[in-house]
Amino acid sequence: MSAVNPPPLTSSLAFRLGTLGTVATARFAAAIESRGLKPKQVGLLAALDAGAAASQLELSQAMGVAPSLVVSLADQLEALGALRRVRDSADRRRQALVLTDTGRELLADCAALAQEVDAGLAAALTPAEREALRSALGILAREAGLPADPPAAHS
Amino acid sequence: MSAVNPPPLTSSLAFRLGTLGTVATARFAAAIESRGLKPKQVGLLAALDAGAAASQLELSQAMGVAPSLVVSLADQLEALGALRRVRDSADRRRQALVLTDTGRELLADCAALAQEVDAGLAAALTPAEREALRSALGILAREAGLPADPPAAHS
DNA sequence: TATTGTTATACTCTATAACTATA
DNA sequence: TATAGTTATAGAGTATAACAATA
Repeated sequence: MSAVNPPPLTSSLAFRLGTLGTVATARFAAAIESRGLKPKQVGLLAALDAGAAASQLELSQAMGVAPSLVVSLADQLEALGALRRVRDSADRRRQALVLTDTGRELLADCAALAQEVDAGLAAALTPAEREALRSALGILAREAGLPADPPAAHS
Repeated sequence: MSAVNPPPLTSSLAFRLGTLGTVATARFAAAIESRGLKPKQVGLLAALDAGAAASQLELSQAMGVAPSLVVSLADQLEALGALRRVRDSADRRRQALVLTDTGRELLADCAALAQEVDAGLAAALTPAEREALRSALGILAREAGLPADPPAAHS
């Protein structure tokens, strides 16, 4: 064999994460559909729960989406009773988004459904492989500035 | 601490793969932009190279997208000179998509760019962690029926 | 004048459905 | 009549840009 047979694109991290991300999101979307939720909405709830941001603008930055998208996501979640908008009395331009009890329940519900999706995705992995995967993805997420695990024990 | 503080949604495999997939795809898209390519087009080239399918219809199934999307992706790639359409002489309804030399060069180019993206993504991982991650993702991809690594050595 | 949130608009992506040609 | 590919159309999702309220 001569030169470096370059590693195939399909086994690159970027490609694998991209394709598996699509699959994972599709399965998660199917799982939460019965709750009337979509992945982006759950992402907003999770970011709120993680204390990632208070105002809508900060939230849009934390999620890496346009501010206008946060508005419509918040509209939908407010209609579901999952969160409330609270005006900042100090700076009345700002709206804080706060989870309601319903929102926390929905989020816990989605977390349980995610566990089921996880089980299906990782069925072929040994416990050790599963843990190594979880750990590595956690590091990547932190490095990429994505909503990390909630600070510590909350509640 | 009382009951099972349920594992947070943000650390689930489904959520992590989804968000990291978005990040990875965005970075990869930025990297290949100068070649006039988008991730889905590269995905088609990779599927072809992996010998995943011959006809356009089979390809659409292998990629999990609508047949009409394969048509437009193939149109664009044909315009770039990356592939040719060849009529099946036995069944003249079928079109085989075959990579050109240009297509193979583009693909190799993208693979190299993906390596750079990978380096950025995995910068915080030790070599052992990196390998464990690659291995686990490979298993997940195979399990999910995604375009796996090319069969063996091809050239 | 600058900033937060909102609304209006437009663009990209992708799927569904109708159509053509071969079988 | 059924199937491979194509075209036409429509929908979802998201961003950009204009606007309103507050600072």
